[in-house]
Amino acid sequence: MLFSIDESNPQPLYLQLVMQVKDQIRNGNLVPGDELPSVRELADILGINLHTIHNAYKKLRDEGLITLRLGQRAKIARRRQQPLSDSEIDSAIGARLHDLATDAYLLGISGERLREFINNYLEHDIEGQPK
Amino acid sequence: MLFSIDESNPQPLYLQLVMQVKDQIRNGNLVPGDELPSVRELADILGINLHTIHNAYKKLRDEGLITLRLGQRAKIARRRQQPLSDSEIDSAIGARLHDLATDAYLLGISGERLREFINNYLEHDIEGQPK
DNA sequence: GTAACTGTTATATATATTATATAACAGTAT
DNA sequence: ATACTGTTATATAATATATATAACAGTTAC
Repeated sequence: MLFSIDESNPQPLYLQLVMQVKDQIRNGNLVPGDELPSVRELADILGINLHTIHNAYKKLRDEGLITLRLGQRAKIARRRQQPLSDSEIDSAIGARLHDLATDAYLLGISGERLREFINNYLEHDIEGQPK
Repeated sequence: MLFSIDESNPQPLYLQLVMQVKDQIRNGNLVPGDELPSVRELADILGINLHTIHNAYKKLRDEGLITLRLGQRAKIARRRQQPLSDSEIDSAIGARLHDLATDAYLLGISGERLREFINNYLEHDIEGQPK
């Protein structure tokens, strides 16, 4: 079961697909060169519109994760791995991390508890991932 | 300058305000009992509509961060501090943390680098916050 | 070369969200 | 009473999301 959509999820359908492709790249289920289903094929499987699939594919292309060529299926792109500076990492995920920490604090989670939770989470969430 | 809006920010105006109130609660600039500007007053100051302010206040109320009473200004609510279980923390922020880690990985950030970045970030972002 | 498959573009329609505008209602404080 | 509160109601507009149908353009395989 490669892809699925959850109508009860308030997130837009195309973003659900984007995240599922990202997850499969991250866990190694999809590697560079692998082909994604055609937009029509996946639309039929999921019972949603072709353009919704296309919208997801365009977003993945804009993020550099897949390549799109007329007449060919979408393909997983080569992984980028130019090392990022601290400030580049900060501008990429700093705001999201800040918001996450703020919401956690307002839920009554102490800074130390949050750090423990995240460290434990990343240990299990990331350790097994491919390089 | 308590509040501001950034038209170039793609985030909805009312969510920008929500996050600014949250930040000010977190950094101690707003404490329980403090009053927020009236919806009309803040709308005038920021040059946006009264309903956009009200929309932000309603969201803050729904998250339990402020109290709203007819005829009175919005007030910062008492902080909740019933301790959360690990699974409650996970259902509150697990998905966001997972997505953040996935996006970081796809940017070429190794798991270990991400853990270092987050630990360093939280140390400076949280350490000075009130209890 | 033609047939069947690709992504892509164009139009149109529908719904929900965000933001604005104007007005009125209802509770509070002086 | 007056002037301030939050709140509700209506209306309009722009944008994002999703659908539907059709056509266009490039690739692959026979």
